[in-house]
Amino acid sequence: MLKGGIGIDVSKKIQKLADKFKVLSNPIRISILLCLLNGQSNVTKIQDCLSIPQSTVSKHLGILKNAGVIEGERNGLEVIYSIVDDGVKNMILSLIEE
Amino acid sequence: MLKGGIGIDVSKKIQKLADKFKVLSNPIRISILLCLLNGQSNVTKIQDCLSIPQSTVSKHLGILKNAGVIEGERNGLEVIYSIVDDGVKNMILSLIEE
DNA sequence: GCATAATATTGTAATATTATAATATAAAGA
DNA sequence: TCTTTATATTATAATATTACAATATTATGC
Repeated sequence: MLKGGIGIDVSKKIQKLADKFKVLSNPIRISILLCLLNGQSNVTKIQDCLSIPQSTVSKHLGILKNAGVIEGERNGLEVIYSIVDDGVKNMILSLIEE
Repeated sequence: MLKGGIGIDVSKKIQKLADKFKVLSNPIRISILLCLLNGQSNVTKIQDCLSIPQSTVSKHLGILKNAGVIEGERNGLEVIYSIVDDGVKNMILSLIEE
């Protein structure tokens, strides 16, 4: 794939870009980011916001975290998540307004 | 999904946003868009640019077209494609620079 | 009509993503 | 240590996406 005209480092960059879009290509993950737009939140609050099973929320939080979009900090029993990728934050913000 | 705190029209909007990201979440499709950033191009040129089978290129062109990102105009034997979604165009442009 | 070139569609096997129940872990207090 | 609460991981079945060969379509010139 992309063997020809496009060099190896360019195609790596393209793959990274595609991966970033893939992380955002799921409505639950977008909803989670919308929950976090106004600030940080723990998992239970995010769950209440979305009304879906806990394991599903946790799975998607993991995907977002793994992609470097959000970060979680444990505070006793709860883990508080917040958006750390400003590029993604701004993209979601500007697109949701349209 | 999203039964609770988030209303029906909001969740439709979120789904649309996710769909838009999904279209962009593939390296071949991003490469095609990069080929088209500088202007319009026919399918053969895009193929040469990417060195992948014709049917694969055509498939992805169809997905991009179906999503309203590009449009194709037939000119005799060839079909000339160009980006018509300026939002996507600008997004790709700004992200590829990073 | 026939041949050829450019593009699109179809069929299919391989792979990836998804949702969620069940289970595991981590932290705190009694 | 036992219980409870909050969160994460695992297992799995359903569904979606992917690449691409084979085939079909569309347009042009003879």
